[in-house]
Amino acid sequence: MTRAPASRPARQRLLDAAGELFYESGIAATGVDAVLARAQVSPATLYAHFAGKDGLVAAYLEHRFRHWRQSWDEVLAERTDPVDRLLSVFDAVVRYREAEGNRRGCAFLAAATELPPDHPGQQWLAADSRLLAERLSELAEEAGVVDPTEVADGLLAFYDGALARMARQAVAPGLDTGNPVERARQVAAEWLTGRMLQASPTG
Amino acid sequence: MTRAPASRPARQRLLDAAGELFYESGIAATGVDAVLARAQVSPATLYAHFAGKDGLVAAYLEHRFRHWRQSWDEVLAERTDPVDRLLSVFDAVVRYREAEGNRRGCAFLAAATELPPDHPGQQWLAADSRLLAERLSELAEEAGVVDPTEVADGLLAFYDGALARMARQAVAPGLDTGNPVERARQVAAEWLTGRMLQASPTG
DNA sequence: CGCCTAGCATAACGATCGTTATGCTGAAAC
DNA sequence: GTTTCAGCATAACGATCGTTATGCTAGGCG
Repeated sequence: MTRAPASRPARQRLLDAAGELFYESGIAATGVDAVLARAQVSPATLYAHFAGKDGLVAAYLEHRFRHWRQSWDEVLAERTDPVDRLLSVFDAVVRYREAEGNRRGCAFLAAATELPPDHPGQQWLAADSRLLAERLSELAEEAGVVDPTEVADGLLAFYDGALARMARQAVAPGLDTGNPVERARQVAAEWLTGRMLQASPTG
Repeated sequence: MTRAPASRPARQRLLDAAGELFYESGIAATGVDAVLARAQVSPATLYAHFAGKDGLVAAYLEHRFRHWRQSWDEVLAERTDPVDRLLSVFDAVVRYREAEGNRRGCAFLAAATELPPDHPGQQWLAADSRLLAERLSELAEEAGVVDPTEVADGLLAFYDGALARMARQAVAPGLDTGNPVERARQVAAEWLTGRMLQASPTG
């Protein structure tokens, strides 16, 4: 019956094409025709595998979320120092952006401004936000800081800031030099050590 | 000849409608028809005043940029303490968002992900980036920090982070409570004082 | 008054959007 | 060898996009 279909190539080509075009040119600005042309696939095939463009967008975001979480997992597995583990989110971004060829900013941030509130892909944006908030809080707790929530909140601010600046950087090169993520990691490290020094002497 | 036209209302209504719809629903997702319907204006009138939709988008971004810069100017005029002046960018965002009814994140950040590189509105995104970078550097220099560029860079990271988190917040309420901008101001203040304490004893 | 020009609405344009109905092709089942 | 069915391409659909051609209406000037 439901034998393993030989349709892997078509579906995979579709996802690859969507991944590149949606990320590079934006979701709304990328027409279905462009995806079909790049994947060399017919319209009927797309609608046989996905629930229209919205379904393809959701699949694109899901793939991106899983890949991103996996990158973070890998980096986290290599770190033992509590502070390094807290800052691993920045290293994971660098690794993730090296794995995929990412020139623009955060895909989830971009999708958050493009997608309507009831879009099926919104669940993956929420999943990304939840992953960041929960994992950073856990790591802050492991690190033994006095107020894990506030520390996680601060790190999240640095993280979002770095990703947002990447989106800006694509427009105006300006005075920005180097990688915003790496600079954010450095500033975050300063802030973090300052916060921990404040707390530990009293313990 | 070019007598002052009585067309103020039509053009103004157009700008108002565009401002609300572009900001609320996104630029690409907002059709010209929706703007025309809200402004109660005919298509011909739009194309008589603006160079198509792109021209209207550019005018929308220009208005937003000027209003934002004015808000910052006003806040800056009230501050005398160098640190307060450095942190005024956060207060200006709060004031700006109170003046206009802003529920979503930064309009420039959203436009940066939506607009193609050759769009006529890009100049205002670049103007915003330039204003932030230059003014923060100047204020950092006035404050007498050892490395104005790095301080401006760090504050810009906090600023972009706060705005990006507003965009996220609209999607996933998550653990976020309160205003991201106000929290970013507080964390930025901590970081800034820590940095200034590091430097001043050596002077 | 009669003309003329500016400013606007009505209506329609071609292009492109996302989507689907129809028909071909090729391998497994008997 | 014939049947059958899944997978795919060709072609076209209605809807909506941004844009423009046409016509009406009000006010300045002869």
